[in-house]
Amino acid sequence: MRLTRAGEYAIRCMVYLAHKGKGIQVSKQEIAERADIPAHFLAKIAQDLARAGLIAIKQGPKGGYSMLKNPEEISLLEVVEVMIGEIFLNDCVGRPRTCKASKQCSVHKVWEEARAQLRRTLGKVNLAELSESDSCIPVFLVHN
Amino acid sequence: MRLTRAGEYAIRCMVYLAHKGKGIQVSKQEIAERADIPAHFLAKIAQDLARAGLIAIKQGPKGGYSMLKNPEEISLLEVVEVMIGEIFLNDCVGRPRTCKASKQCSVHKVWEEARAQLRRTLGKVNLAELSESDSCIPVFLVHN
DNA sequence: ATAAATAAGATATTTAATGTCCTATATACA
DNA sequence: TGTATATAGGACATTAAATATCTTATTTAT
Repeated sequence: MRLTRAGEYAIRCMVYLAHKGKGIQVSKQEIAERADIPAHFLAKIAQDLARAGLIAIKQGPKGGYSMLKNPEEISLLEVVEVMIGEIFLNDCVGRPRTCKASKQCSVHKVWEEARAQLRRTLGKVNLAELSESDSCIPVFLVHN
Repeated sequence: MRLTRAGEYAIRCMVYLAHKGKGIQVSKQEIAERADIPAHFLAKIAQDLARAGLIAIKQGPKGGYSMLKNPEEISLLEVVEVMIGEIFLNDCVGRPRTCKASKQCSVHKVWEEARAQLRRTLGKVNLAELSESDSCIPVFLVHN
């Protein structure tokens, strides 16, 4: 597992949208500026988030992005895994074929456990909680 | 955090040595073959392990590697962190400078917690346990 | 002294992430 | 219905890191 920059950006984008609320549309530009994400890169990330059913994208003038679910219904894990795929801590667990002995391997078991634990921790947190308290996004409690 | 191939190899190498026992010297070639590690790559990895005080390296004919501590005294976490540095799950936590709001950020807190949990899990397991039961290394319970 | 075994550093090779650019498409509004 | 605006989607460039290999140097047993 490695949270890529794309992953961090996706979280920021979703936290920003969550703060606005379900169904509230926000322009790409606004998100890019306020959440400090390169605009072109955000476009990519948004496409992934849309494909995963987390946000809706509207084209044209007054276009933008909006959350499709309630922030409570989206976990941090969900956002992360949309961007980087299912979380694994090592190849051995992620691609069992590369490891001959994974079935009985004691090392393997530890990584499996660690992985499950990590996914549980990230799965317990939802976007509502994250957007209520302070977050990475610099003061976005501004009227507009 | 991403367990690199070098990390996986280091674990295999250490588990192999642990199985032999503290102070028992094994040639690089033997380890490379039995633990399925590219020999040249193993040399690099061994240098890191030696620098960290985990193994001793002996040059010359009848040279090789040996464990400097009892297997019980070395945790999986220790081996991993020698190879990939202190474990972090994301940039934000690893390099706080890149994130302005890390102090009060709610997302940051989750990653911190997840990180601590992961390190605890890996820290609880030692090489003795790992080498006693079956592991990644294909049947090395062979006399020589 | 010689041969064997590893050290250390330089240098490919590969892979992935990151970021940018260009053309296409959708849509609000005049 | 046409035009301007905003995003889509794919191609491409750049950077960075991991992985692996090769060459020369050093150590040491005999």
